[in-house]
Amino acid sequence: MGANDTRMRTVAAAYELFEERGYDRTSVDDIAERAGIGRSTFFRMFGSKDDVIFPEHEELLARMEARLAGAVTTETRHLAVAEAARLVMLNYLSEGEVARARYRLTRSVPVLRAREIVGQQQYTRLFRTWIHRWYEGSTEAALRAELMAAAVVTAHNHVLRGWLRGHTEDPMPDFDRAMVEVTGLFSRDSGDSEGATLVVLRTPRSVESVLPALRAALAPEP
Amino acid sequence: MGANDTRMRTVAAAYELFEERGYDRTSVDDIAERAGIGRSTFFRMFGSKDDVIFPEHEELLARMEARLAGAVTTETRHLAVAEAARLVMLNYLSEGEVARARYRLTRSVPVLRAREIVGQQQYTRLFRTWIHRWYEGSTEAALRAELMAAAVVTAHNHVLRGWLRGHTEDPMPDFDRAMVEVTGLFSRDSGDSEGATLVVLRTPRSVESVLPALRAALAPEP
DNA sequence: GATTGTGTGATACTCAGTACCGTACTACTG
DNA sequence: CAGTAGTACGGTACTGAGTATCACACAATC
Repeated sequence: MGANDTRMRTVAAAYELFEERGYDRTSVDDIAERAGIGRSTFFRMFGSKDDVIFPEHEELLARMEARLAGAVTTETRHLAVAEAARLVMLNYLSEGEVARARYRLTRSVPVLRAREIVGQQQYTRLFRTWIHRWYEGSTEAALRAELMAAAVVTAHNHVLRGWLRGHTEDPMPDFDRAMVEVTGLFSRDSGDSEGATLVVLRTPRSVESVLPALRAALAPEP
Repeated sequence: MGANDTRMRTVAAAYELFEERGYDRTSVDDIAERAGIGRSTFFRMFGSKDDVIFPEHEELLARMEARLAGAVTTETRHLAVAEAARLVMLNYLSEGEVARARYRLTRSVPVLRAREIVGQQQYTRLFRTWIHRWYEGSTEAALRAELMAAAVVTAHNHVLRGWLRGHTEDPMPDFDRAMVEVTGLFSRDSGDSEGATLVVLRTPRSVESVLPALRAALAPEP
């Protein structure tokens, strides 16, 4: 049996026991026993009891950073932010029912909730760093970067939560709308649109309410 | 000696020891010994080792809620949000050097950082609940409420951090500016201008690539 | 075939947190 | 004043997470 096999078996055992008896009523010994490994091995593999639940997202953070670093022009940056957030979203979706099981646990166990929030803080921090790097020079840049980073993660979480709770099965359209909403919040006065013919339509919506989506749609594809 | 006296003495002993040896190298027994109380009494008073550091902010949350509940008209609501956040800020300032000592600890000890973030989450949650209550009806209201709540707390934290790190001694002007920035973000296009004409600029993007976002933007608001 | 490295399990330890019990001190009541 | 109920405190013992250490099995290498 491969090392990866025992790892997966341990994680499965942990989820089973947590759902059966609850997190607090499950000891590491219980998990190790059901997984057929020693207690030492458990802590060697996961470091702590919480870590059985939470996946290593170092690799995900790296992919996000790569996406953010790839955005060079001013126009592509908002798109890059949205797509970096999309990476997180898709990562959850790929976990499927496991992500939902973890969500149920984090709702009821304070320790796990704290742990999850800390993880999300890492996403926010990553966004903040890059956005701040882009906009440095302006005085309020630090605050604006922080606000935008928080907004992106908040919007992401909002849509994600809908899916985790089972309110929707295909959250990506909602996700796109949410990203449009967010980027719209921060993307006024970026002018400089050149070359412009256009189509005129009638709509009951106000220009203002449509603008953010329009800007996002017209941003050059990467 | 009053019960409040021993409590304060215990907190002082804890801060001393944490600064002397670090959080992890200080046991509850050490704190209890220096404070001249029994270990049982410590847990009876604080519940956990973390709780010596973090003040009860139930009362603060209650005051914030009272302020938010007092805002009835649409115009005063943004002001109420800013002032509720101001309550938190002033609360930190009133702690003075204690708040800064706690900040130094939370920077270096992951457990304490997690605990602090969870506390801030409560502020965000409170804001979200009230803002959502105000704007309910629109579909995007939930998202907007969450975004605004996150923005307020983020801006608050941004300014607070500057003070905690000693970058400034009087952060309130910065705080006010930050609140203006935040409320400004969310206070455009509340008008119901209906049936606006839509202008589309010429673009290198294909119509097809733009269509989905356009449909989303023009979908009638429920 | 001896050696070195690596993953594993067992044991023992520290410390946070809980439960329980005896005791001292206080307040109320006759 | 004597007796009693309530309460805050300290002490002891226990569970369980996390760490450190050691011995052993099994592989690869020369």
